[in-house]
Amino acid sequence: MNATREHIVRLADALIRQRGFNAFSYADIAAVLDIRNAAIHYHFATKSLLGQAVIEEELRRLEDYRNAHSKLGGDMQVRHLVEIFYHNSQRSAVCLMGALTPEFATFDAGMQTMVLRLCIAIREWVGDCLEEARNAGHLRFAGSAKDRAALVVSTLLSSLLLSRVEGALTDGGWEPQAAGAGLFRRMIDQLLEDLGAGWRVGDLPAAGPAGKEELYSFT
Amino acid sequence: MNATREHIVRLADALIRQRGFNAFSYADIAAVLDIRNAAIHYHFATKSLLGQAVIEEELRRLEDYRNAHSKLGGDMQVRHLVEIFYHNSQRSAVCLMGALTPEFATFDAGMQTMVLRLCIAIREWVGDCLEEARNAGHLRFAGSAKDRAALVVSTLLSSLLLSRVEGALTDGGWEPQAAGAGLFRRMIDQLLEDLGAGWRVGDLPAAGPAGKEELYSFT
DNA sequence: GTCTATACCTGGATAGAC
DNA sequence: GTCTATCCAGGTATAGAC
Repeated sequence: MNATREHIVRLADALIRQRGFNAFSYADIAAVLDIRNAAIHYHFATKSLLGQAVIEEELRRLEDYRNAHSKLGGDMQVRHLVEIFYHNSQRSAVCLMGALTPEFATFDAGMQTMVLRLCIAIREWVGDCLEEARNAGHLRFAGSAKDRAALVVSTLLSSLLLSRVEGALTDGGWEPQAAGAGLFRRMIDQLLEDLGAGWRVGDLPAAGPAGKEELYSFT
Repeated sequence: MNATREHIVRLADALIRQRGFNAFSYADIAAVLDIRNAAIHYHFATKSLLGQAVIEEELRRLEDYRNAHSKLGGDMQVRHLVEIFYHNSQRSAVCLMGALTPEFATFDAGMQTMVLRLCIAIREWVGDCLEEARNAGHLRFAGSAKDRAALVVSTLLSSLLLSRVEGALTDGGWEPQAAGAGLFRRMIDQLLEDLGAGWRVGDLPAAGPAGKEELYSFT
């Protein structure tokens, strides 16, 4: 069955976000699933193919979300987007773009293509949301929605990178904690204010009661 | 002499920005300098110590810049900052924060401390610049300068990450080109407009006539 | 300060049995 | 589909001569 395959992809996804693509190994996954690395190679002949599967899965989740919420206002979809990032910030996880783009030059052509597709797909989605939300009077901003989307994605992406580092700072040592939520909130609240959104990070539900991530955990 | 040491640090810096910390090896540096990897270990016992030296050097450049330009207006210093990032975008290089923070969880304590110091130092500097520039009436923005600095740094950081990926897109294949300068410019021009700056990326000198990078190539 | 040589490990990948 | 066993490349690091 392909339950194993899905487990592998899920674990690879988490490992990429935590440590980067080049820094995790088949052994990490094998240890958790209690299988040998040869079993992983059966499902994914090369590490690059595994990475591409992780991104494909992310693209699929995004597409599913868009199909399921096409009637939802752009502002509400943006709210969901911020929720996802907020949740990630609480887990000290970064988004796939933030994890993969720095290593872009080390990837083979197949992997690079997928990273590019992911970046474009997310920006297109956010651009569509912003466009709709502005037309509906729910958000307000200058310039093209497409370009503004780059700015929104950019801020979300690096707020995760930066808050993870600074959030790890505690008295004397660091721990992978949600302390950096402070930085995340301060950054994203400015972003939301600039967009004229009527809500803030503090209005979002605290780390949802599990199960919810599955619905739209892409990014 | 420590000319070799400096060469090593310079090369390590470039390799980190191009491929990430975990993805470069002593062999890469040894090949360019035409020495053996044992020679590198003489200067830097461990890879972590080499990484820390790269960051120390960056911090030193930043400090030197601040000392040398303390009388310069905050808006002009911000302009220099953007210039540096613009230059990096043209070389398909990312900043050290963008390269190192995604791999943060894989670093030892010494390296993590230096990454943290770097992030804080840059944000403090930009925060001071914004504060001064707003008081002087050269820039305009809402909220605290400290928080706004996080947003500015954030946008610069991810504009490099994203423009490198999308800039690599050409007809059919990708090449490490400056094509992504389009995305960089569109993103940063919005940022500058939001800050009320009276200039745009297009006003900056094209890739300076060498030598200039040395003066303030930190980031 | 740089060399040769090498130890030691990890990581991706493959062959072939079950 | 998963196993055992193994290959091979590459990476960090060390020892000791020069």
